Amino acid sequence: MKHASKKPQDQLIYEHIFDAILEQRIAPGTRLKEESLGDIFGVSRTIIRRTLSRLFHEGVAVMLPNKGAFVAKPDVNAAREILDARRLIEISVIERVAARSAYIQSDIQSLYDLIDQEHASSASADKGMAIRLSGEFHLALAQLAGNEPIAGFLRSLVPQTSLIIALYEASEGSTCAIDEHTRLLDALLVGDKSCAVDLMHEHLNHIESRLALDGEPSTDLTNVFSHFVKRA
Amino acid sequence: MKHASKKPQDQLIYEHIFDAILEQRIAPGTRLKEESLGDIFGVSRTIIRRTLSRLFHEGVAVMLPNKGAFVAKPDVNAAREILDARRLIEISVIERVAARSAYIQSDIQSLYDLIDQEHASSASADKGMAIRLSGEFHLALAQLAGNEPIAGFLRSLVPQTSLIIALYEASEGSTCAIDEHTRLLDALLVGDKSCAVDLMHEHLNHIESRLALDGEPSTDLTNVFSHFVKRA
DNA sequence: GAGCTTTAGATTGTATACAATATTTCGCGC
DNA sequence: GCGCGAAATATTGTATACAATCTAAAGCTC
Repeated sequence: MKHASKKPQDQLIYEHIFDAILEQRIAPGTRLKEESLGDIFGVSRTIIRRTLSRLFHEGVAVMLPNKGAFVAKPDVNAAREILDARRLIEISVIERVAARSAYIQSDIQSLYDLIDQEHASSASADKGMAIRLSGEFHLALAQLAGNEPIAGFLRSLVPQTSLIIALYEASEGSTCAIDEHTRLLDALLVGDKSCAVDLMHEHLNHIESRLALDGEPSTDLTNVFSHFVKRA
Repeated sequence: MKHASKKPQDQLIYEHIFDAILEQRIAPGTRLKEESLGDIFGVSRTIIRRTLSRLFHEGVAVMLPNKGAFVAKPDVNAAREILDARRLIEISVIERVAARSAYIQSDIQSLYDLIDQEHASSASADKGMAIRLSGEFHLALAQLAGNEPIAGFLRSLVPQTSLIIALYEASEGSTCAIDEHTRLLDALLVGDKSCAVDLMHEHLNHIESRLALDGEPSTDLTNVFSHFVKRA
């Protein structure tokens, strides 16, 4: 009974690295050397390579040819775009869930469990777990919207948000106000669409307002003057 | 001067396969054997494997463990979700482009060139090229919206739409009414947001109306009764 | 000692060999 | 001839060897 299952070998490795990034135990920009990771997890570079490729396609890592893989380090502009994308996706998610509310009461109910776990991790000051659970709440909501491509897209946006918070967090507030999640669910349960949408808007604005996205002078002039330059 | 550039070797292979799928020269469900492809392109399975992995992450291919890779074959439900996702993304794209219209007049202008090419390929009855160019038009629009994650998402949605059309096309209309593209640009150029949004809605509805998405009895009962079952 | 060149080491890129699994083919009994 | 089972083949999964490239250190010139 040494190895319970054989297949999820690289799935496991993926999750380990992914979680380390999501929980901010590994800083943005960190280099991910293939052989080191291979030694750590006891597999060949082949497996690590596939894992890094996956992280790259999800936008969590960047790969520079002949240079290697690094944990992504989105600049201010990219950060804004990611948060903007989340607004678009998550507002739509909320609208869809609210519309289907009557048919998925029990599904919505079960999300309160996630919130309970959030409270628990918050109480135990396990910040990594708190970040993870907050993300899972948003993801679970997206599942209920019943559109897999959109849920998949958000699945890449959430960990990228985690990187952004790690990079630009200014005020050390609670990672993701848990009571906002609660109120969101309350509104969803009674199918109050406009209220739920407002709450989600507010919620995402809170996340962004806690960031220092205006500090950096942004060394890239192209971004600064993006409104005036013609595209290449 | 035998090989002008060395790097884009696998990028080239990727594009060849991708294009074959996009232009519907390779049917959904087709098996993609690693060694065969390696022989065709004169590279080892290593490269092919990376390419297939990329196609998989973009939703254009599926990979079954120990079974191999296949061109994706979305069922009716998946097809609806993909088209739904496109509606959400592209309406938002149009709104953003319309809002920035005054600052990107020349960018919008340059899209008329793409439409000209569409007319050309339509005249020469090159259906593959017509499909490609139609997709590129939508993608170019997304670029102008100035949100890279969203543009990237659409980059995976467009070829998936191509698969859907290949699978469910009923009435053999023009692939993507070119004049609708023209009217869209006209509205965008003068910054008429609501008109542009309406046109995009209409445009996407036309695409879906040309499909036979109700024919199949859908062997999967879970999908049929998805409103009433509790999630696992 | 600063700056450049060169050389040694480290790291990624690709191909290939071998193992594990799946698929097909063949043979047998009925 | 048909169904079932077993060998043979084909295909994917993983590790490793070697080549190409980058990085860092040593040595040389001034």
